[in-house]
Amino acid sequence: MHGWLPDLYQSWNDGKSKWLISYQDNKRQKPNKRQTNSCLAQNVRSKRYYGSKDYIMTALTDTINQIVCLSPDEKITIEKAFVYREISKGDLWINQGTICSEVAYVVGGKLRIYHIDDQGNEITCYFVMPDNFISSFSSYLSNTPTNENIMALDDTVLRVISKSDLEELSVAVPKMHIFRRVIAENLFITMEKRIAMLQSQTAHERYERMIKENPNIILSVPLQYTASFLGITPQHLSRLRKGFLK
Amino acid sequence: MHGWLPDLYQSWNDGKSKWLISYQDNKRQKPNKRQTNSCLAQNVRSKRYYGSKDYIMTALTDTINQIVCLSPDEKITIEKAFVYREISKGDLWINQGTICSEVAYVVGGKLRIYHIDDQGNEITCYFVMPDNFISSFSSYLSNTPTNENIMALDDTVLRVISKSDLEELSVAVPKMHIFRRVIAENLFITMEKRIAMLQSQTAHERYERMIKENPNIILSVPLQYTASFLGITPQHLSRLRKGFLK
DNA sequence: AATATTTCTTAACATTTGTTCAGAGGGTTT
DNA sequence: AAACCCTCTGAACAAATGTTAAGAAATATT
Repeated sequence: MHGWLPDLYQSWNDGKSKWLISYQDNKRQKPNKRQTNSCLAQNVRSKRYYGSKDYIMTALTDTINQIVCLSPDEKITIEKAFVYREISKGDLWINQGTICSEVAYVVGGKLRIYHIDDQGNEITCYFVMPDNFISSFSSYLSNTPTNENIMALDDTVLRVISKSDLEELSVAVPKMHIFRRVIAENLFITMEKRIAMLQSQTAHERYERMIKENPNIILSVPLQYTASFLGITPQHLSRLRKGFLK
Repeated sequence: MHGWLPDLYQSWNDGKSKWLISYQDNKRQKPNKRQTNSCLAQNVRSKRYYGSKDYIMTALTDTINQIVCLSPDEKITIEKAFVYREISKGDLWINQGTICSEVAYVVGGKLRIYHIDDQGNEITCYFVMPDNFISSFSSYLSNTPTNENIMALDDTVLRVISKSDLEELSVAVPKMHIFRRVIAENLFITMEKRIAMLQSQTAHERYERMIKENPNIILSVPLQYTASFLGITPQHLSRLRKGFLK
């Protein structure tokens, strides 16, 4: 069971941080049959949490430090450049139609990038979990209005930096150029994987692939969002989850 | 009819270049019913052509010049750095399993990027038309073996540069950094569009979208390759093309 | 706790898409 | 011309997926 804990829980439970649980928590302890998987996720989802300040102010540079080694001074400079921001569950960080000129590091929480298609359906493009960077990148890169919305699926803590501040920071800490390149490369590879996944034959295969590669997402995100991410209807995903097809 | 001419034809028929047609050409002049669309494509496809040297040696810098203004000296430096290479129709430029350390500009011709899936099917990832850049980018960026093959769909003329030479060139002509960034951004936006397309509901919609956005590709590429690009079987694409579903 | 709201499940049926197989059309080779 | 090969088309059937609608379960609100 514990191998299935979502990223979120792991990153907030590592001793450097703490959970402050504000309302209903360990209530539904008897797992119904059909909830063997999702009750945990839903418990996690309904928690309110705030990390210790200590953790929040080092998570970003800890992550960067894994790719390019930073001096203590550089760490301070970087941490100063990124601004702390909270997004409440259900709120939007980015609205479609606006130009996205910021990038953020997800300290804790969880976000969903989606757009509205021709028929008015919300189509989920990505889920972004803690310790990753988020933006509406094509808007950010090309300075054009985005067609994406970015919504917090949980109460979320970000460290945000504007495009111009990032340029300044990259002058002050040239290593940031390397780091930015690596981020872009990883993003690129993620997108390639996503395309291959969408092209792979059946919805069932896509679902199983996602279970294998992103169990944390499947477990902690409402089914309806995962469904559009996989390009199918919620009903069909429910069918697959039940194991109707084998 | 002429509005439907593929890019390829247009770019090679602009007065700066010429076609040298080596074998069967204007034979099949009576278009059969089912070939209203594809006979033109097949004519184009079966041609052998070699552009004038003049065109080949300026196309690359003409394209770059549209994004960052180049001095005559810079143009010469750039043209020298890229190597001329021909790929015969059906031959591979990049093989899966190798590390791709080159980028190329497509002067003329047409290429197809594909990989082999678990069941052994060839899955088309992209088509690359003249005046665009091509590489197995994730391999190029991360120095890991690619799982992609890149095949010439026509006799193709490339201008190729290695990773290290591109770095040198970018030192000699710093404007290349800007150009490279723009290329990466465009690639990124292309991928985003592709993901949105694959997520959009029915194969029929995807097909119509492709007709609207890439008529040149639909018209000039064998059906079987387009089918896997759209994520469907050739039989089904044939059905859609016939207009069976409306 | 009680109620309202949202999300998820289930099932029957409709539609889309895949499979299989046969054959047509065109190009190539002899 | 004949034989061959390859790609595309067509049709019948099977499997996957969407649609609709109802009810169950979970969550939010009071």
